[in-house]
Amino acid sequence: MMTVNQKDLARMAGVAVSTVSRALNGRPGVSEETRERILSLAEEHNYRPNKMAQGLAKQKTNMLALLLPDLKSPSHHLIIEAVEAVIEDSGYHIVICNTQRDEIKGKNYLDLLKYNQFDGALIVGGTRLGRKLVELSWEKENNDNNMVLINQLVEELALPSHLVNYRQEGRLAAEALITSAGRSADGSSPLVMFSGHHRDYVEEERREGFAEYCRERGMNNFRVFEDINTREEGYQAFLQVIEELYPLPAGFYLTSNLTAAGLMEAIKMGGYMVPEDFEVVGTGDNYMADMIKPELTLVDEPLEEIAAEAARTLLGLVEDEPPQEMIKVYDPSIRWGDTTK
Amino acid sequence: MMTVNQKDLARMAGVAVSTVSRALNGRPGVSEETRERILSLAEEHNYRPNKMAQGLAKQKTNMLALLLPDLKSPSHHLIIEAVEAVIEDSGYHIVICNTQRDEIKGKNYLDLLKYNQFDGALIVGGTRLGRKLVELSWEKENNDNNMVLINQLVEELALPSHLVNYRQEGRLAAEALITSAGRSADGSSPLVMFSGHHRDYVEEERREGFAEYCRERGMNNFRVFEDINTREEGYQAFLQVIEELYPLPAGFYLTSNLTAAGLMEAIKMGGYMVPEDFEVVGTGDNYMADMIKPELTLVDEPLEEIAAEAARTLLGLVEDEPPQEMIKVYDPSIRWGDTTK
DNA sequence: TTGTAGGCGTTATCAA
DNA sequence: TTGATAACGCCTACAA
Repeated sequence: MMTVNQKDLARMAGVAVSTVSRALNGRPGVSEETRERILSLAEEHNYRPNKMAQGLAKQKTNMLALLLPDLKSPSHHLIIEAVEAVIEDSGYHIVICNTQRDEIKGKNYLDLLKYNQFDGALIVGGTRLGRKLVELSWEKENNDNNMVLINQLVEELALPSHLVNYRQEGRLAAEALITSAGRSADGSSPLVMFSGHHRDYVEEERREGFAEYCRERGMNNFRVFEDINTREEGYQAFLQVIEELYPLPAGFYLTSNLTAAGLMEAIKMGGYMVPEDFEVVGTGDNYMADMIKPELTLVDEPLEEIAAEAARTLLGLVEDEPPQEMIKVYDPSIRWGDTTK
Repeated sequence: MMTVNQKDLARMAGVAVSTVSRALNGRPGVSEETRERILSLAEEHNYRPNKMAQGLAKQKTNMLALLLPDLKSPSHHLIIEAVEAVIEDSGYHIVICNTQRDEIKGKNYLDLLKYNQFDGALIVGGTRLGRKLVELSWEKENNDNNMVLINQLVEELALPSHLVNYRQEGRLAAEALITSAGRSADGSSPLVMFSGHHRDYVEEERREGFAEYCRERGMNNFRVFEDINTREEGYQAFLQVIEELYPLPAGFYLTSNLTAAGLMEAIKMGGYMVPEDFEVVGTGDNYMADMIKPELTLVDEPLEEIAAEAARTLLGLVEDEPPQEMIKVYDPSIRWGDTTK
């Protein structure tokens, strides 16, 4: 029982392929009677349209890709869920491509887009394929490069982007740490920031915002650590801090909840108290919020909303609707928890 | 500058399409001179083969799918990495499909396989699409259903499967808890198992193995909790246990490292000691091992090896090499940590 | 070495 | 309402 195609159905029903196609696709121009005959034949013989042929004829695969730099970050899980929810019954499929922050891998996945294997792609920040993107959009001359960026900004080209005002995030964190304890005056105890991948645009912005605000407030005694990405690294970094820094810092700003978990554990292990000994400001969604006690004060970003909006933009693009706005910037806000005074 | 195809190249080079195709694919029958002319034209005009057309002609997409029940479990990350490493330079692409343990979603992704959108699929346990699988393999009559199962067994059909002897896992855990403290004799303090999704084949086997061994050793005083999946649920389940169970249990067997983390935290919070007050046996890879202190005693499973082997089997299948063995069962082992006496 | 022609499975156009 | 027929872009005999 080989796989049956429209030609087979046509032969069986004694009609032409074009009629079969019309019947199958619910298009007008077929009598109710023939349509039913064809449909039941299709059902009976378990007909499945060949997506490649459809794609070739319609120039469409109905597949979308979600490119992620890694799959371990809780915030990426949030993005995945939000995107999948939007795509769910849009008639498109969404698959996940894990670039592992590797430029080659990212390029390979983008090639699939170029080769018409995907109709469009959502590219999440940290994916690191700047040059490839440029090349791609150049080739197609801003025409049908159906890509939407999340948490990423590539200056050279005009792709719809959805992102948070990251600089403002850094500023908010600094503000929270500096003002909450009225510490701005003396500045004897430093502030510490644990930042992530140092080449990420997002992280760069956060660092700059943090430093910027500190300096504006005359608080020049701060220290920034980069490439602290895992729980374990957060744990270790704290040990390093209490060893190297004197006086001990008054507060920590972390850009990842994973490392925040490590930090909190290290603090507890060391016998210190939060927020009495150290204040802590975390970042992002509350995905891990209830994993960490006491509850973190967070620089909150509307990740789900961003991801959902980006997905909708992409759906629009592949249906040839131009995006409303090219760059949409979302505002972060502070959500006070129990780790600041 | 529209997208250029072989016909265009042929016109530009003043040759036939077939010559272009041969040149591009490095096949014999083209003079070195024409080949170079064609290749440089292709380069110059940025020619990209249309994958759908190729697929249609060759009946191949070179895309493989990895179906996962969720993306949050650390063990799934391990699987993803191992699979991607094997596929990496095989000439195939691998994309991840997140079924969220939803039968409809799983079915939709498998449809892509059926519709020739993918050449093959790796299906990880917990994905829950039993009926769909049966239907699929029935349709194709065990012919070219290029699917390989990981941590899953579907009795009705003969698909290559790679899995651990889960029943043995449960037995090992019970053995570790019962013998390590010589507790088998009295059995006054019960043993507790925190199990995951209750419909998972894997979890069912673990539960049965655990119960089986306990009974064999005359240890009938044990209690099994199901659907404990997250860190938080592990935390809460412990609270429930110390409230409901008297006498307090002597040991815990957990099938997820995530919940183990929650349990350990709850134990600490409650002021208890491990292994003095409770012994704990966890499960699986050591991915989170260094997140949990003291180091867990684990029922160890060779997940990377399984995933890699399964991926290789799939690569074989799509190249029409029949699998060596249909069902490959891997043995678990105990790795002693500091949470047992 | 090269070109011609047919096919892969669908969709779409135009006559009938 | 239907049926030929020509795309879609590529591959592959077979013929020249």
